[in-house]
Amino acid sequence: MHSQIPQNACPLTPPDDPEIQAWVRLAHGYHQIARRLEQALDEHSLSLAQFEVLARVHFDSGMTQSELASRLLVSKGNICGLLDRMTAADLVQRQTDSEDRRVNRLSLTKGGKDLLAITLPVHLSIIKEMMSVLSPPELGALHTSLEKLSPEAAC
Amino acid sequence: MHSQIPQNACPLTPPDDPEIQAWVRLAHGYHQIARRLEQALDEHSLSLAQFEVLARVHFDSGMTQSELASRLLVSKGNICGLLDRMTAADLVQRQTDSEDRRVNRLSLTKGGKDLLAITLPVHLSIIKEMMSVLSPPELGALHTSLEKLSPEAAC
DNA sequence: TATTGTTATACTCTATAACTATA
DNA sequence: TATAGTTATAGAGTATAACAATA
Repeated sequence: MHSQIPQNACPLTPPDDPEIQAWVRLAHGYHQIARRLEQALDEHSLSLAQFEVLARVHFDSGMTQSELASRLLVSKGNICGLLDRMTAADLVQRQTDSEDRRVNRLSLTKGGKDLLAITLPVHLSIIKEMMSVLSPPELGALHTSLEKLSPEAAC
Repeated sequence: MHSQIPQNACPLTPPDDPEIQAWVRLAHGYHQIARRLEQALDEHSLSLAQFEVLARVHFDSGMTQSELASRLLVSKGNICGLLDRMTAADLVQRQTDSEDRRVNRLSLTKGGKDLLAITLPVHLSIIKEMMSVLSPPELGALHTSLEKLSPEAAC
């Protein structure tokens, strides 16, 4: 036998499947961009999660807390806490639905809209900058692949 | 469905740039897979961050805390806390470097190796399952694009 | 009974800054 | 002085489960 590599020293080898490699890159790319976005938002005492609520509620005004939770892939208790902090900061409003009094309809306050107007352009420019290493066709292919990965995500 | 509110009442329109769309998908895809992985790891009282430490230290045994921090894109204080919890759980060891006594060399304990051996296969199969909606060429393209996005990420 | 949202609890993650030990 | 790691602090995010109000 001429096994040159001591196998039993390390039973687990780094996975080289393309799916796993893609996941590792996906996670790394996500964190890299997310950290950068968080840094920029920090100036306004806004977390990335809160920014996402801000943008989502703005672009989908009148949505319910449950809808928001499923859109952001978090629990309803989590959304409730997020909204507590954001209403305290006068960024978001809850309004009881007149037809179903269990439901809260969400919308931004003036302060929330103003803050979004300030932060969104910076946010977008950071994303564009970090994505600019990709050519338009690559960007298109990336989008198509990720679309398959989570079809229900809308912008 | 519900929101019959005219969008154009708002000055800010949803961004349709391909870079932004790609980011939205990227974030959603990441969270979707991450939640699923966390769920599976929860059974072993392991967080995703801790699992990543486990795998990274295993595949790169002897690495320092600084190296680990930069690899996982977190602060050194954060790594320190993570390792505190993981050494308390007897998963990881710190060993002072004999040549530079400021440095800690990291390695897995028997318990850490065993836990990785149990959790890694499940982890990988979840990733494969969720990535299986992509064809091999798509997977290749995704990997290539993400590689450009964060060139320094290794396996 | 089922659903929406709230509350209570208990973690982990994360960053920053000041600190210690070593180089 | 500079670097590796630690500690202290602080806050946010997250989930779960039990609960209230409404349907």
